[in-house]
Amino acid sequence: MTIRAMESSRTVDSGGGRRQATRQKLYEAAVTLIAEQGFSATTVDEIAERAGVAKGTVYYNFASKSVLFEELLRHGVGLLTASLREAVEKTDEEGGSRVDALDAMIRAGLVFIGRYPAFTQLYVAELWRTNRAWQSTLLVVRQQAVAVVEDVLRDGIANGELSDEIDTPLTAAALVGMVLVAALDWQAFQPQRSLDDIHAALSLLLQGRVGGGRLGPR
Amino acid sequence: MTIRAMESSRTVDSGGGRRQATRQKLYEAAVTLIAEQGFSATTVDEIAERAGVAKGTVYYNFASKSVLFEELLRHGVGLLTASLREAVEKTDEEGGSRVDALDAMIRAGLVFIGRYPAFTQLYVAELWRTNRAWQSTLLVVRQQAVAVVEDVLRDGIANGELSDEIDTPLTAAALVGMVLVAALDWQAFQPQRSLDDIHAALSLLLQGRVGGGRLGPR
DNA sequence: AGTTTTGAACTGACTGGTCAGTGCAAAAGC
DNA sequence: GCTTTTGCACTGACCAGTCAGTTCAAAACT
Repeated sequence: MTIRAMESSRTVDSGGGRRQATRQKLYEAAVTLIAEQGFSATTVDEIAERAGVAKGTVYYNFASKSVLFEELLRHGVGLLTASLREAVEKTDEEGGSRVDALDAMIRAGLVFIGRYPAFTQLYVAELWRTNRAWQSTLLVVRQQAVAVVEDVLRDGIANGELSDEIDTPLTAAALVGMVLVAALDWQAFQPQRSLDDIHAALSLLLQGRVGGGRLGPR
Repeated sequence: MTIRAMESSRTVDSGGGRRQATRQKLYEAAVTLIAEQGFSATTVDEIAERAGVAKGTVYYNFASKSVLFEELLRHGVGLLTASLREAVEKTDEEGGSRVDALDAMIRAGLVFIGRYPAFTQLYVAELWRTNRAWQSTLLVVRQQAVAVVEDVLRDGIANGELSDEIDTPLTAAALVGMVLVAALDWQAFQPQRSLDDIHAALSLLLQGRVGGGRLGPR
């Protein structure tokens, strides 16, 4: 008969169920609005209204608007890196190559963006801004995500599977960018296409089979 | 070196050096501030001050804050596409391959981003936002830039130089994303590295020579 | 058992400040 | 003699953050 019993729906409610549920609602409301309008253009009143909660509740749960945003960033990137790492692990279990691992990460990235398009939008929009309050949070959070890709690249170079001419950090950034931009374009301009379709196109690019199925010059 | 060349719209040059100069100053002030803080967080007073101009002048030259921003977008993307097209033309004159043309565009893109980092930042931050006043402007402006890349890809497929398995629009978007994100990362996190360095790393990726100099699986 | 107390969670009206945009007369170019 | 710029006062809307008060389930008490 207790109300708490029914509130433990989906979130891994560690500790108090009610508070956690409220925060979750606020995250979901904030991520959509900020993705659409940007941080500054989104008002706390809007967030509260969308979450079906009073404005005071926002400030009861988060110290300020920007703290809410920072925690939202950490939350989201946590989900992303977990998903990327899982993809790599699964490849490892199946004894796949490092290129297979990269390919699996591309797919995981696409799945993530398909599930949380608003978060991705917001992340890209804020990542390269300078002089903002949450600058340091972004730096940490970016490093977390890119590091997973860098690790796979390094492993691949170590075992000779990938060329040692590769510039690891730069290539990792470029790969992330490739997936990010292709996926956002997919969502924004060709949403009817299937994930497999997008994945295949990016796979082709990754494996360098764009140049007519032959090696490039030099 | 004249500004007139790209201002192809209604406000034709017609001798007016003064007005154009003021607008240019406003563009430059606005692009930096908006890149750093975002559109909403940037005030018209700030823009005027940074441009060394009275607030009234802003409204004498532009109908509103968002109109200033829209024209800024058009202005900047005009410069970018001109630069990309020039790179392709130069390759054509030298009888280069389509892969060479793509490579030249990568370099042109990097040069552009190196010269106008703030504009690039701002462009990326706004491109995938939905429900904003300048949505339609962005769409047009995006298409202009991506179209140049798509044209080269299509030519390459037509003459057999590139695989016809390629998904032209998607690959174009992915390539643009690759350059965009790699370049922004370069600017933000490793600004000391040389353009040639970055270019080489992206070239490698474009030509598919990442996988140890051999073809990928499948 | 029933009654009272506690405190975490939540509410929403209110405040102090900010900012886009206006109006206009005088000055400065061209 | 036009166009353009300046300087500055003004307005009205909007918004982040506050705070005194409410709710209610569980704990404490009788």
